Amino acid sequence: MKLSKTSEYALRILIYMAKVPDQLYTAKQLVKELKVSDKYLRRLMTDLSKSGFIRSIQGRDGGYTFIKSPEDILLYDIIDSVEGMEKMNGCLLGFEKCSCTNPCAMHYLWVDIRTDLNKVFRETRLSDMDFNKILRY
Amino acid sequence: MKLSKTSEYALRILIYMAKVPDQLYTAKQLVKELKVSDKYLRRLMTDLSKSGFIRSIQGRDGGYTFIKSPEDILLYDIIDSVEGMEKMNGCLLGFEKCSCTNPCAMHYLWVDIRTDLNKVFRETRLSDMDFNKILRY
DNA sequence: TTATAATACTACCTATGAGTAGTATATATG
DNA sequence: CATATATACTACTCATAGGTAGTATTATAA
Repeated sequence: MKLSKTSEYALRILIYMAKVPDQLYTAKQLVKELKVSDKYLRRLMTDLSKSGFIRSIQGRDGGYTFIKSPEDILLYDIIDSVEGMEKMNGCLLGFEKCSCTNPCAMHYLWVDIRTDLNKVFRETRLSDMDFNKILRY
Repeated sequence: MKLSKTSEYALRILIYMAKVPDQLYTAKQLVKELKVSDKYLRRLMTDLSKSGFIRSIQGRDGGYTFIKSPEDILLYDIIDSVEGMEKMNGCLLGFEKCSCTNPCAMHYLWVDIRTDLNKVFRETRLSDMDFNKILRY
């Protein structure tokens, strides 16, 4: 009942970058600041590029920068692209056929929480972060 | 961002048993009703016995029955014994040192949700379930 | 055009959650 | 006491998330 490490990393990285969005960030710098293992971060950055949040610039003086404005990126989008948001929206007890018309014993309790959870992620933009708070490990 | 399958199974099983709490349930019967794989369910039942929710009766005419009243079992206790509840209560971004005095950029948003989440699990007893709802796969 | 400094890719390794197989142990009942 | 029918235990297998190593590719700038 927590985000995958990869989602944590993705959020850390993009929130960190969103503080000064127009800058170009090298993998080296992000690794140093955010303490994510080098190779794993690089692979994740490639994924985030393919997902359209950032773009990578190869070659000397390369790095990563936003291709989409942080104002247009929801936390939901990030988590969804990394680990899939459907996981979160299934039945708490794992019943395939659970729904409002055929609810499990936990259904309504769980739907309430789940709705709030989704709401937070769907309504929070990368630009809404409180950048005065800690952004590094 | 979901419960482990093992937690799902534990909840399914105990909620199912709580509908008629004084009965003795065999692994065979639970496997059939709840569609959890035989050997895995048996191992889980042993764990739940060791955790003090149920007790096992070996030998012919054996099975499992509650040793603790469903009224005294919180969903929190079950999940905690199976996968550990601390996991849920860490920083969303995975920062070790994140706290209210040294919050990350997501801290307060996350604390609110997390509190509600904990509340549901801490305040719901096994006896509070709506047993008219679906309890089997 | 060559050296340098960046990202991309392929193929592994490792730990863990989930599931399975086989055997040992317990006990009620004929 | 023997047998049938339960659970308990040990040790595997399998899939996947996370992490690592080495090499290839790209592009700037001297």
